[in-house]
Amino acid sequence: MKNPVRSVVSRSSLKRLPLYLHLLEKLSAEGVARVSCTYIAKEFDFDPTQVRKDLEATGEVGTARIGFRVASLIGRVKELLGWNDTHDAYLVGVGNMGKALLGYRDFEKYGLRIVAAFDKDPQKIKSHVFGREILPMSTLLKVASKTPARIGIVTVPADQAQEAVDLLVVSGVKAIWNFAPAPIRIPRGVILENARLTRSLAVLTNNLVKKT
Amino acid sequence: MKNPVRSVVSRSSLKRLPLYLHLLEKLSAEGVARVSCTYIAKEFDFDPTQVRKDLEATGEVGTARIGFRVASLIGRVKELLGWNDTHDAYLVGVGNMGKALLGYRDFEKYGLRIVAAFDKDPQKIKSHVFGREILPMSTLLKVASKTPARIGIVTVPADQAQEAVDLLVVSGVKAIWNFAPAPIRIPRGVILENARLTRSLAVLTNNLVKKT
DNA sequence: TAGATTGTTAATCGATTAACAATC
DNA sequence: TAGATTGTTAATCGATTAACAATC
Repeated sequence: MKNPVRSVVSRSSLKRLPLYLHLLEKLSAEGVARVSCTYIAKEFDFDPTQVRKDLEATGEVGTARIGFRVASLIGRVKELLGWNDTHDAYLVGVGNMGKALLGYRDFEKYGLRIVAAFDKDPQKIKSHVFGREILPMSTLLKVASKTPARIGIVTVPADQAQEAVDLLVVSGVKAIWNFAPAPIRIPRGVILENARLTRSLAVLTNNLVKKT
Repeated sequence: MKNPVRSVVSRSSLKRLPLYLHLLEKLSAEGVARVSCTYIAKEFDFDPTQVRKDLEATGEVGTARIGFRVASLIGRVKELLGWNDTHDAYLVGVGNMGKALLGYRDFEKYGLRIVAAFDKDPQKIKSHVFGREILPMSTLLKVASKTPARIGIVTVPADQAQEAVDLLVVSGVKAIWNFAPAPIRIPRGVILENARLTRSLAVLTNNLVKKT
């Protein structure tokens, strides 16, 4: 039982970690000090070994028969996810999804801070959404030179996505969080992560018709 | 090159299909009649064999040297996804995400029709969001007896998610589309599909801090 | 001590990628 | 015909699950 200090985390593990974190924080709020992989696994109906592997990636070491220290585990998970740091982000496209993200207060917990929101539509510009002013796209580079950000959130329609991404890349963002169902090209070195609702909807509706 | 009429589609394939569909519809609008896997693969930077396997699942048969008929492929993909049918849905929780989904006009293309929206908050009840009246949670079962729906969309806070799911299950929905970062229990036979933003955010922020 | 849980290795499973004959 | 593309089988890769000794 030595500390492996693993730097390799699988993508699948990363996706499960926020779920664990949420549970751990609930437990912490309830005053629970220790938790076992078995318990976590039962909560989510996962395989206990899988949970153990996922937690192993955090570098936290458990104690046989007892489990892991909740407080310390929370810190490790957050560290691994990068949620202890604050990541400044621009949001491009203040449609329905853009508005929802602007209003999502929990992002703060995940280290995500939207520092500016942009739109092409003159109707939306200068309006305020959740206390934030919507700026014209044409000012993005100027804003970026004053208030740099590392993440670009893309919530424009599919046919404008590449254009928005290109502008964000020029502005110097290091990662794109894309919500548009379009193929996106990015230069080497920039991170692209897609968050499309249609993916899980596809699985759901397929399952639904398959059963009928 | 015979038609296999495969009923097995992998989860991973299903998630990619909406992306292909979007491209196919763009091509169709541009008047393109035929498309090859090679072309689709290049667009998305996927492996051509992977695209071929994905398309094979639709049952559509291509022609060597030429490719697939766009129009016919669109139909097959939609059929496989279940997007030719209309799936009625209830939405529970009219917060930011709930509002965004209510306003998302593209769902119609995916066969998803939100027939009623519910919330616990008396302040929100009777208000209108995108022309739709917000109903009190307590009326859900009554509404369900008049206007049944097969999908329940859960956009409430994590600590209310299970409660919302239970109510939806009692109302008779066959599938839950869950946006809350909480462990959800459902009875056998009900489909659960999670659509949590934190999953892809976790991958993104981890990549970001790993690079620094 | 007894037994639950950890850490870790090995086996299994599923998805991706490589290879290639068939074909238009 | 020549060569691009399909359909399909085999090899590889990665993630999940099983098995089990170490340990508290």
